[in-house]
Amino acid sequence: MSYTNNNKKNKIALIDCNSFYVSCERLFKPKINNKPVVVLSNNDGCVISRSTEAKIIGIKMGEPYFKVKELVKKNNVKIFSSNYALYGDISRRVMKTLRSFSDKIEIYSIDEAFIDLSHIEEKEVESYGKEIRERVLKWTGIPTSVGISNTKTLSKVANNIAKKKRAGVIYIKDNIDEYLKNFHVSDIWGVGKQLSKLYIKNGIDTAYKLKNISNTWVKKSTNVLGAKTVMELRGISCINLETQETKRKSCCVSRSFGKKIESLEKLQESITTHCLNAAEKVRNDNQITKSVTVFIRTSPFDKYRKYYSNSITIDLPVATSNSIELVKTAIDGLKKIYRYGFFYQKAGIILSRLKDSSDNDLNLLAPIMENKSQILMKAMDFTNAKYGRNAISIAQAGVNNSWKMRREHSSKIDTASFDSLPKISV
DNA sequence: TCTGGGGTCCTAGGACCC
DNA sequence: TCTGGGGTCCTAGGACCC
Repeated sequence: MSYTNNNKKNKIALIDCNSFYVSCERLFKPKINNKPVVVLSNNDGCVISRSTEAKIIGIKMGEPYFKVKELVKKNNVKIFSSNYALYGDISRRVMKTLRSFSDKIEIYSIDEAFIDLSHIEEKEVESYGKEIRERVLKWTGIPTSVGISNTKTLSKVANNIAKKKRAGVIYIKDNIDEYLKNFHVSDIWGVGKQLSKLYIKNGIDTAYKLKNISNTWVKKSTNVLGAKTVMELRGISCINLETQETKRKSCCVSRSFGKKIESLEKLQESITTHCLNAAEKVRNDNQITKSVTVFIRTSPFDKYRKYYSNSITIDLPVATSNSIELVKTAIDGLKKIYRYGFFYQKAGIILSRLKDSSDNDLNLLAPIMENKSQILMKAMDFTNAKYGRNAISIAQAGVNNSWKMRREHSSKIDTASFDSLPKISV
């Protein structure tokens, strides 16, 4: 079998925001523009975004905060707790700007999007990439890097190189192999820890070597995704641009606790809170769920205490998005998996097998029941949207929750609230 | 003392059926 | 006492992503 490369003309750009969360915080504090800055995960647990200066100091991605505290102090690194409401808002503005270039866009994550540039003249491609960067910076204040090539995987490679070289835009076309020879196999999109191990064990340590591996070997040693990656490195497009926005298939809300908890009562409070939030998200998308999973666990890092982790999934007789029903189901589940005598570190809920509320099962009772509860849920969502999340809750969620997460470095910026917008003096 | 959260897809293997 | 073969569907868990 021979492959004909009919994608030669495909051009895909990957636009990726530089140190996105850090860049968002900088929008409101220009003073920290050339200073080392990091943003921490929920609970101030790990480092999840670093400015270039922070990277140079040696702060690694994903590292627990307490391990880098010394480094932070010594180098006067500015620390922020994460503020997802803010990042989500800025992200929407970035994506809107990108849409002004093309409708053929796939929003891949909060800070990344693929755009189809196949219609752009060969000689114009690079300057077009520069224009994208400039417009996003001008309209939103967020710096980006742009990688362009024939396939999504190759544009990921190009983007990675653009970031490393701080080149702004990298367009990989004829000189692909030269780039791939210097590209480590573990940096390829779709090659994680396990695949890296396998490839390196077999002497494949660069993207160039992976590109030239035999089809039979990849198919035998990995799975279809592994094979697709190899094809994409060869410039043959296998992973399509998903321009259609699809609704989520599952919805998970979970948190680590600010401090470990032991009692069923406190676990019930947290599960109730998470369940209410998940149900609200699902209703927001006009979806209903058929399945509720509850999970709890102790800390996997605690060397001195026994580890316990468990989950339970309960199928509902009729799909629903009714908070009260879902909370009841979740609490029933929690009681089944709770064990006394453990110090719990995290709890969460997953609503799965989601579907559109319009295509509910043919259940004769459901329409009437749903109608009543829909009115109640709508009133609840409306009030919470107006007066803040959890303005209306249910008693089980508790008040003054001692298990709430830590956020000691919050910038407290909310772009929806006018007062916190930056003041400009002319 | 302190180690995030939210997704998707794939596969092996069990259950079940004829 | 002997005890096939092939198909589908479902699920838990793993791997990967940001």
